[in-house]
Amino acid sequence: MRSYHIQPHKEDQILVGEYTQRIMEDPYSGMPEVTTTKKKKNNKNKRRFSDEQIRSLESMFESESRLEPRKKLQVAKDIGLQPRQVAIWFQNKRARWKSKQLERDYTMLQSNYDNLASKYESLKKEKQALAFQLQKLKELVKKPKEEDDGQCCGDQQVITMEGEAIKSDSEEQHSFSMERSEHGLGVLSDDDSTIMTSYFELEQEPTSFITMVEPGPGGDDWHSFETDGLFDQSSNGYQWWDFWS
DNA sequence: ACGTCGAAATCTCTTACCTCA
DNA sequence: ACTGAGGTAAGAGATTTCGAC
Repeated sequence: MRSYHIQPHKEDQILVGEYTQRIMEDPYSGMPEVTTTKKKKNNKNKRRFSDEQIRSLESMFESESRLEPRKKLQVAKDIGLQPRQVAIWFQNKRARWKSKQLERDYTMLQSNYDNLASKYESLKKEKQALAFQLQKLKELVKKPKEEDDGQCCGDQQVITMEGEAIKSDSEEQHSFSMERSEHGLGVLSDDDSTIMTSYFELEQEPTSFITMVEPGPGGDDWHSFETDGLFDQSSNGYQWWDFWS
């Protein structure tokens, strides 16, 4: 925010352009409230509020994003503005805050997405490496079998160096599909894009994130949402890739 | 209990003004 | 001096909320 300011003349704050005044009774205090409506569109006397006024308004907004009528009157009186000006300031402030919040949330979602996409890519590479490894092992298993063909007693298993039994071809396919890599990743089908889509579910439910609201200034829930913790599943020990298992 | 109406509050979009680079 | 961009106070209309009947 640029720091510039013109200290308004007192008259400017009282007579901002040409106003018609409507006097109404405040429902809480019973005090008359002056509501001003502009007659003219060309307002030559528009002035920014003073730093002190802005400070007061900002600190009020910190504690509550909406002012009840009685408080609005008090604040207006305290800082020397019309109640309507205070109301409008809060209105504009809520709009600005919401817009900034949307920007923040977008940035956060973007970075979460990038992060997941990069993990996805590395897992994809790992999967390819494992598939390659599997192929090699199959070949190794196949060769001795061919050599032993007819010599052995129709053995269905081959013993590895670690003493583990590798099952015959007929069972092999199924067996490997149930194995997990060191990261707990099950061997996937070739259609990774389907998995990616179903995990993010962005196409199906684009608005589902938006419903995750969190209170804003003053504890209200009128505004947007926060995405903190959206992907933070460490608290329950759940790993995001467990989705695939 | 339910629907309707009106007033007030709020939201959203827009305009006009001001300042700065 | 002029200009365009960006911030902001305020206008205007739409929508929501709430109390009275």
